[in-house]
Amino acid sequence: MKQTARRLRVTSRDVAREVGVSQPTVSRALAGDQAISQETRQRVFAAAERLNYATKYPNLSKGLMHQKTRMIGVVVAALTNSYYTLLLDRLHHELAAAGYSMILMIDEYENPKDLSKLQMLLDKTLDGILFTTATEDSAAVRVLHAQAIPLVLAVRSVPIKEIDVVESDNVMGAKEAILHLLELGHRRIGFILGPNNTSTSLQRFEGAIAALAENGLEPDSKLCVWGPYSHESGYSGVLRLWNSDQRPTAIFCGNDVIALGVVDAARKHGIEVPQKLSVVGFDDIPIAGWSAIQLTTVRVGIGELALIAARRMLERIQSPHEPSGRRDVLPTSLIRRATTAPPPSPG
Amino acid sequence: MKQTARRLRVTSRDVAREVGVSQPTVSRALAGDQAISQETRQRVFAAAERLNYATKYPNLSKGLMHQKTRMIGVVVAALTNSYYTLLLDRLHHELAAAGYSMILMIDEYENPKDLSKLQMLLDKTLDGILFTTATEDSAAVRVLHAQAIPLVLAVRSVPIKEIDVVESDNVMGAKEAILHLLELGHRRIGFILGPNNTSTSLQRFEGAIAALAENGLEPDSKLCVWGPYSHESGYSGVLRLWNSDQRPTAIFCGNDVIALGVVDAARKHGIEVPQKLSVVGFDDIPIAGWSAIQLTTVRVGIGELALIAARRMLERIQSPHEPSGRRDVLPTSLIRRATTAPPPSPG
DNA sequence: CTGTTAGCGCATTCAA
DNA sequence: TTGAATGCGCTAACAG
Repeated sequence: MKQTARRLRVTSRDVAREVGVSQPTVSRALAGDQAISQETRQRVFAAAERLNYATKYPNLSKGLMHQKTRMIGVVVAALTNSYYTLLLDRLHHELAAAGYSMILMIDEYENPKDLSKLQMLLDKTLDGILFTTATEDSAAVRVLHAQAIPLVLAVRSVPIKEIDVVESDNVMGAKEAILHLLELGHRRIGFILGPNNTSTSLQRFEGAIAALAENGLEPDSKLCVWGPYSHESGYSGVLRLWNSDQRPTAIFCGNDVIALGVVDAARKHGIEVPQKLSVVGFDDIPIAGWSAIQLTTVRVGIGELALIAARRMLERIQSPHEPSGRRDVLPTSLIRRATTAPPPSPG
Repeated sequence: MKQTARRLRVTSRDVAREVGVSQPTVSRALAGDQAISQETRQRVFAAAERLNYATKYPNLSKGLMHQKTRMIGVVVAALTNSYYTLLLDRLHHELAAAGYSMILMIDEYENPKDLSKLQMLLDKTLDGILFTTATEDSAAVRVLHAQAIPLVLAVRSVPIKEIDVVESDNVMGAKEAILHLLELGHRRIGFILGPNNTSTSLQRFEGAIAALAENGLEPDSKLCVWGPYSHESGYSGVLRLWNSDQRPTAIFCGNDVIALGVVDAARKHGIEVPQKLSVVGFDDIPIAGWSAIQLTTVRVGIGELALIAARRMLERIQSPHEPSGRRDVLPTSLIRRATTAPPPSPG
């Protein structure tokens, strides 16, 4: 029983031996090469199936040949925001449909200088890298951009013009949300925003400022809280604003997760929403629409964003020498639900 | 300028040329081989850095050599349940710490016969595969088990004894939850469970039956709803049960997502929780603890589950010839919050 | 129609 | 301490 090889992997040579042909013949038959007799082809396929030989998808050696792995790295800050999990879900769907696998890389960049995790990607075993949560000063993005590797940013952008980016119209979305609050009669509007080194936060705040300016107003810096995009941030933020001497009548949140924290804190502390306090979120994640919440928010077409980001990535991979720097901006829409109302009358 | 190679990738040979040594010398120097002069080593490192040569992590050729890629496939049904996103987050953390990347595979197995997505994994370019949402009849698990590839099941198990599995004590957890309801005085308990081809659903129902039996009771089949683990399922399920002639006073849900759907529907339709209806979930996902929800539920140590699953996987990879079939069952604990109370008095 | 040869980038012999 | 040669599994170029 000497031939009981310890090799786990079934190779094309094994199939060749089984059929009694050369290894390249197996390769050709399985690849659908027309210059192979009907009979040989059938015998090869039969043997391949019998031996459980992996066809169809590229493996290491094929990758070595073509310098292609059909794997795309997707970088995300965390999986705790359902906006991103939804985005990942759709991205995976699109990439898988095109025959690409997705390598997940969760990296919060707590230390932006630490690129150790990124080393795995820098290795360039991947066909491309898609960032979904880049900070504006991301060293990782800069380093990857310097390499000749297909790179696409989704959701958040950075101030490098030569990088493809797919984002939503945060400025317009925020503007519309603030105009909605102003129309309802609110004048003292609080802001609980995301990190001030993310394009989403900055753009949304910019839109808010524009809306206020159109009405001869400007944001009260005492009513502006910058922090992480987290439930906790909204929870503590609203309590801080509520207990300040400039108690707001409405709060514009950097995203839905923050808004849910705000609503949660409000319920806990007897602040009636929307009677005493109006709340607006951003993203329109699924929970926002639940009956128990009914959050007024700005909808961002997550599915379409993922679709376009995936498409850009595939384009980059197929024509790596095309000039990059394309920017897609997707429209948003205000979803009016139950967390906004006119401010309480002073009396 | 003939030497302007079109090759994108920087190879060890490029570094060798730069330094003026042979390719194997570069390989050795970077691998930390002691039989390399201090000076050569330094020059190699310098050149590698200068040329942006990828060290440290294995790439295609290294994988080809060792038949190892340091990549682990993780299969999950969907990213819409935050229990799984949390699990993925922790799994990623553990695997990354050990130097492994995570390839995500989202597959709902709408058609269990369709293994096309799995082909990518069957390719065996991966060092191991970790299932988090296997159904009991999963063809994918059976096929992979037949291959000699490290395989670990987390959360859900299948009836194949030879496969490593890490799961929580669903039977005890459910039992405790039902006993809690019985102690409160409930007698007509409704069940909105997950799919009846998942071990989690079956085990949780089994525990519920056991608790009822200890009190001389048994579940009313008219009050048992089996369906997907979704918000929608809980939402529609509770309305069905509430409008039946056997209206329950409490509902045990297959997981928290279902329970949130139940609570949501109850709020929407004026069914006061817990005054008119008690609700118990399972998993203790973060939302369950939010002030606005305060769901009574069964806590499953997600972090620990992920940790152990990752550890098992690494063990399997390191000693592939050890007999498999280890089963870890993690303890659960009942978290009493605000959605359970004694049933309304008949009067 | 099919076999032979070579090479993708690396690590690992064996020689020197 | 280093270099030359070899092979991982596959596809592509070249023969036949």
